[in-house]
Amino acid sequence: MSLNRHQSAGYMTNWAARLFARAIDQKLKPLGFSSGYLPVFFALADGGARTQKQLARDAGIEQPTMAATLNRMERDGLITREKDSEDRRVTHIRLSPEARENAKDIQAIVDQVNEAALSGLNSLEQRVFLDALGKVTTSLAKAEDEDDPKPDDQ
Amino acid sequence: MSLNRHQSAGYMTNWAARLFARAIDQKLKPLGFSSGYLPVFFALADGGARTQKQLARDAGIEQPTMAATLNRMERDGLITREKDSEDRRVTHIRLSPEARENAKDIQAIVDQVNEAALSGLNSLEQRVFLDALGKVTTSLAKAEDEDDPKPDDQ
DNA sequence: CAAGAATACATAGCTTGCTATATAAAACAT
DNA sequence: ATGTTTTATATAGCAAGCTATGTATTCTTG
Repeated sequence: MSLNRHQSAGYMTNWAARLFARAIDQKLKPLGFSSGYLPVFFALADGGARTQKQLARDAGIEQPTMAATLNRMERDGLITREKDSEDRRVTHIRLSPEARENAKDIQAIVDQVNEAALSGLNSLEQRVFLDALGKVTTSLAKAEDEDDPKPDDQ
Repeated sequence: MSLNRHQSAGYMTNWAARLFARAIDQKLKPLGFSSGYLPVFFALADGGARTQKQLARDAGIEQPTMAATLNRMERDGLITREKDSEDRRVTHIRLSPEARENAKDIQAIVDQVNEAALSGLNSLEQRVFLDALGKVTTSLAKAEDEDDPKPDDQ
């Protein structure tokens, strides 16, 4: 039973993800931002509005997780919520002007961390790595679906 | 400001890590195990004892996180804690016999998820992917160290 | 040897993820 | 038109990660 965990894709992916999050969170902290806000930030960066459900699906997280994230972002003054006048179940979420002011800085930090992370790879390896991540997520998402098919995946 | 997040290593790594964890947790649940227990499980699978500090360093997580994980594992009857008789600060942690009985099943589940995740890659891509994950963690860990040098990294 | 530093672990409080379930509104179907 | 189903969001409770800090014990050093 001697397993080399450095050969385990799941273990290494989890480890890398934690290091990414730690690096990003450290650098975003002075801006009042954190890694969990990024998917929302990028989804809304065009200035438009999205519903909670759209944001969750877009970020690949569950609805209650997105609800909690949006609560923190609202608390921190980064988003606004506006009830739809026609369908009162729906809420439209937008970035606040204050959040949008930080766009350039946030983008720079994200780029910087990604660049540092990939600095040990040549450009071919970088391409294969990103491509592989895409294929891995596709495979895992498909396996998840087969085990537990949700109809709402449109 | 139109960023394709599928090109962001950090975003994709985080996404893949969540899919890995979800898949593993689903399959480990019937055994009373979860993904957070795996690093401890593998570190102790040889039947020997480790201290909390050794386990945390080995798993690449912080000491309080490991303390919480060990509390849950103890609650679930998967480990035993034994105070060192010489140095009363130190606790020796071992897998319980019950935990060790599940070793083969757990290994099989981990292998199965890893295999499914990598099924879309040919063997060259798999090698490059695992190698890249190693280099990415090395780069990120080094950057972390440079920002905030801890003396205890022996 | 006593005082201070270092070490191992514990605790508090937060974030970001999950599942399961509740609630309210809208849509559908008889 | 009302009863059922679907949809959007909310809430509860847990896991696993983090930082900051507390506590007890051991080591070091003057």
